[in-house]
Amino acid sequence: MGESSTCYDKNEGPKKGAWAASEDQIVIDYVKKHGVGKWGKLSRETGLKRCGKSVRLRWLNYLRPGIVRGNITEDEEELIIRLHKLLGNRWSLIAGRIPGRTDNEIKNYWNSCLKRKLQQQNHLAVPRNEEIREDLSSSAAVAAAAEKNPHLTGNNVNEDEDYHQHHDVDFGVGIEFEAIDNNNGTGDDEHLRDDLWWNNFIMDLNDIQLDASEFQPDFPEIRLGNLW
DNA sequence: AAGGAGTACAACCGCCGAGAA
DNA sequence: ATTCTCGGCGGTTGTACTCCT
Repeated sequence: MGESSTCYDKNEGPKKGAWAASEDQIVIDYVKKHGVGKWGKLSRETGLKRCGKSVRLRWLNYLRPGIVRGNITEDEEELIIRLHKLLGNRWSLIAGRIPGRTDNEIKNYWNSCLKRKLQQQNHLAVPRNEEIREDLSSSAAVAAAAEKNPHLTGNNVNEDEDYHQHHDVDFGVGIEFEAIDNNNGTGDDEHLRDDLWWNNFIMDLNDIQLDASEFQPDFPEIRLGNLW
């Protein structure tokens, strides 16, 4: 929207393409000082010729401490499949349950590897994500679960990210982020609450949709009962 | 060695919702 | 109440890399 026209020199337009190490360093230094968020402000104040969205993406997917790079493990893969079965293409939620992995990475992995892999394994059509999502969003199961667990609304993603950030600090990887730590000091409690609502959500889904065979036709080997 | 096909991943785009002005 | 800005998300594209012929 409007943002893209406000955060860089209108004569030149935003810089696009691969990021240089010097640009990364600018972002890292700024976040060290001021914390995350305010990406447009970051661009303006540092003279970075990137739009705020681009800066944010770079931070979340690449620069953020605690990011696990490299091959997805078998455990992670299994978890992704199960979570995708449950949540559809809600990559940020899925990523929120896999420490160190980003939504972009999981999305890419799904689109490039898992789709094909599962297709080959099952000799079935590619999962119809839209249908899965529709099932989830329209079902009484999700409505009830979401009511009990408000984390599932749009704002939850933010809370998940907060969780992530605290988690990252806990990992002790990379830089210390005073600005983030200062935002709130309840990391452990948040973590516990986060796990609690998630467990409740899973239980709610399982309770309500025991007859929901609609969740299973694509991958017969995956059953909700096998979750966790 | 060359080049075409397939794959993996980084980055961009468009839309949406929240909050501020 | 309306408009604008910003952050966040999922979908899509671009490109570098690898493999195969």
